[in-house]
Amino acid sequence: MTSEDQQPIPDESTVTRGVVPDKPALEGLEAKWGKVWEDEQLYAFSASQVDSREAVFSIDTPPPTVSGHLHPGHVFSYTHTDLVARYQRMRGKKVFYPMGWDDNGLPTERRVQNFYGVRCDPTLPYDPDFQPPAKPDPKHQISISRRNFVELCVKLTRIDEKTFQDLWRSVGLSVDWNQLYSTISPESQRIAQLAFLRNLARGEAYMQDAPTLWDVTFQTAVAQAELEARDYPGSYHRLDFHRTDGSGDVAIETTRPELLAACCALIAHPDDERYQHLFGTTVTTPLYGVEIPVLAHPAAEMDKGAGIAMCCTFGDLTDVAWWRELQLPTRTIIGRDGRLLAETPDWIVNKDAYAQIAGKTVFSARKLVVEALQASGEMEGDPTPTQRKANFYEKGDKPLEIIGTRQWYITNGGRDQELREQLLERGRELAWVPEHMRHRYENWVEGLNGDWLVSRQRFFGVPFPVWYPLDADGEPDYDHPITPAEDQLPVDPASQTPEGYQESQRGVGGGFVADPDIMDTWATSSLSPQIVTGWERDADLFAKTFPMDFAPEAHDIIRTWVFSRIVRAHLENHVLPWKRAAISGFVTDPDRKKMSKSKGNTVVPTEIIDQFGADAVRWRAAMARPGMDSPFDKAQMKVGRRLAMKVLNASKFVLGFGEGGAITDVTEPVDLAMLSQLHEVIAEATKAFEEYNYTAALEAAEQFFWTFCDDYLELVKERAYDSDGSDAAGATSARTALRLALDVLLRLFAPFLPFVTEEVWSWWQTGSVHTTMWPLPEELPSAGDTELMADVSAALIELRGVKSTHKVPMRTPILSATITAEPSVITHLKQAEQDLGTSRRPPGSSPSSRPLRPRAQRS
RNA sequence: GGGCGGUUGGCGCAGUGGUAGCGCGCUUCGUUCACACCGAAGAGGUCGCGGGUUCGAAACCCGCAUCGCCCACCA
Repeated sequence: MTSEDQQPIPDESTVTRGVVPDKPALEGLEAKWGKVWEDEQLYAFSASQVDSREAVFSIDTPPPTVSGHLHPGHVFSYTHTDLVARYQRMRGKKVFYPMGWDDNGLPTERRVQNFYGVRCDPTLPYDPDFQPPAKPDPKHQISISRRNFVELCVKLTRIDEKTFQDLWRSVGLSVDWNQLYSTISPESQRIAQLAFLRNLARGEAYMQDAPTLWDVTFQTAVAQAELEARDYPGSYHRLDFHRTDGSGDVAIETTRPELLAACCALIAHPDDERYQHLFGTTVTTPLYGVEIPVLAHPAAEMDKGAGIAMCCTFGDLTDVAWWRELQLPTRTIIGRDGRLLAETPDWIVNKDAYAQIAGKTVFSARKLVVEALQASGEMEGDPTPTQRKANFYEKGDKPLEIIGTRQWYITNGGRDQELREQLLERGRELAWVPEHMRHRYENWVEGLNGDWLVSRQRFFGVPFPVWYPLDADGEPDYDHPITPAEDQLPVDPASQTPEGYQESQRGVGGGFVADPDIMDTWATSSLSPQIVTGWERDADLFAKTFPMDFAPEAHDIIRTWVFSRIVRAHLENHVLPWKRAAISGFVTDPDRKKMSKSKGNTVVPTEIIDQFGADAVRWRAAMARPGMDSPFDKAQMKVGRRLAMKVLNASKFVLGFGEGGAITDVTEPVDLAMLSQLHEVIAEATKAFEEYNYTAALEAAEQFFWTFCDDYLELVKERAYDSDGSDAAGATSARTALRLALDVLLRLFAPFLPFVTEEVWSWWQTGSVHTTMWPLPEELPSAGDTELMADVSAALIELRGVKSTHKVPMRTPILSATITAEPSVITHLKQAEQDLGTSRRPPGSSPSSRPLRPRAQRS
């Protein structure tokens, strides 16, 4: 399970500098340079070494859920962030780049349950000697105490976190590992509780007993942001309600006949002529004989079902709205475990009818109710199958129920138009990469239907720092919660006693009781900007890093992470948490289907890194533009690997010609032309990076690099060798130009290929390429004629074409060649005539006399 | 149903008014002297469809089709 000791880390002494190896290789570069960077603390951030906020580039990295599996999409997305981090670092910014693990919450609990074959039963006592079974039996989970359960959560997340960190290191993320945080750490808990208490004091956090979306498997409330609408097969059932005055029946259609016992009204649209005569009258429900009113409400749709609906507490969110607005009675029949209440509710008239379904699951109750209706003749015809959408908890596999429960909420604009407007304005204020992703944010904010439900009825997470006083009867007074002082945080109200009470008063009339719930994971991870920047902990760090510069994420969490962090920062700090959000696309399988474990089409990131090297994988990631989905294709990794290899080999070749001179020694027109081209490439790549278009920056550098290798290097190598010593000035010009170009190219590639560029840098430079300055166009001459290089390249391709058509080796010398071209081209070629002439000529040449047209360079 | 994005050679993509590009794949050839985890050359496209604007449209405008994603949709 763990990946400890997977890769042998070379001894420090194996890292030699200033030596060009005979046979450069990519293998081992990740481990070698990863260790050097760690030992030298290359990416460490220190606020004390920073003068001002402007000198810093701070990044709010999404904390991955460590209970999950990392797939290539994560690798791509986190690499995109690293590209920006490395670029900003080379631009001279002090990069604040922490990493975090989201290790609290339901996903972790679920993983622990499955991994160890256990389940939490808070009523059990702690067993200090408990050992999880060696072979977990998923069918028979062992019940353990809450403390034992939390201990296992901590144990397993430690293991998972090591695996994650190893992967991020091997992919070369330049994070400052000293800043590592986790959402379950005491400090994160303190921040989460502190922010909650501040919300509470300002009235932004409140408790409410209200219908909530409820997952019956995990037995917890869930928030709107965690919903997922899925196709769910259902059937329409046409049921007859009986008019109380005995004048006949009213038929309604429902897909949830098992909720009939929870029915509290029939509702039709006020303008619906068919039902005008019924409004204000009553009917009795089939089977149960409960008398209910027929009411009018505009949310009823005339063309849906029978046009008149039964309102139950609660079948869906429309029921909730009707219940609230028409002030209907609460007739809950589904319990927290998803079963119908065992005891017959008091509003039921025909108790025997209910007894048949008492304690049953929703699924079997439905079957029984339908059978009973058919037997009583109160159902018309057979059920009609239909495909409908039902809301699921995104990590659950049963449809959500709606159950009245007491929960904590944080305002998010879902019930307050003014706050909603402010949050929409924050979205407009934020810079989005790519721009069009802001629409998703707006869609989401505009579609909110309630405040943010943050409490979860689970065990592993941040507890609410709240107790409630008990009255003489032992009933909690929820309106007067007891809170700890801020300097006491973090607190665990289940084991700590509130000020002014004795532990012996816990649960006793006149005493106190702890809030039993924990916060949703997002309620903590929404505070990641505050957690990492030292809010209410380190004023200096906070001043120099907050609000942050950059927040990368995937487009599926705009509604959760992006939004929730904007909410928290807006409420707490009255600013955006960061200036810019960058959204990465997904990595799909080759058929453009989302990768998923169940489809068996996932790729394990460590495998592709082992196979192709981290630089190759990063190259592939960089080729996916921000926000664009990208199909996974191993063949593409080979291209990145080839580039990394080429960097090694071409660098070795260039350095093999020996030292050049000063920049003023570059005198040959071809050399000046090449450098001027590179001058333009720097400008282009820099402009692209400034726009966060790392793909365009890479393409510019890469296109130049291949032409540089194929054409320029081939062209000048004879002159650079100067094997007969006849042209010292020309050789110096070439060697100087070659080294200048290599110096710039390594820096242009450094954000993308951190390992191979660092390796080559170490052959002939001091320090790390990653802490040198990003190249500036002014470093290179711009006076050269950039068209000259293009024309010479075209001539070279033409000459190679002759050899290729004559099927002779490329090394075959050309004895003579006549080139026909436009005068301007000829002028250019004459300036490179000597270099072209040293290209070898084919025997008995029949040289090309085709008109030469400059052609597009290869990229 | 609302929103957003895509549609360019077999595949993946670039190209925001002026003679269709790149990579992979494919074909052919080459390779002891930087690179076989290689090099060179080549074949391959009426730019989804229909209108419009323009001297000129892959690009701009309108409509349609289609794929994908986000949101809404539980009677």
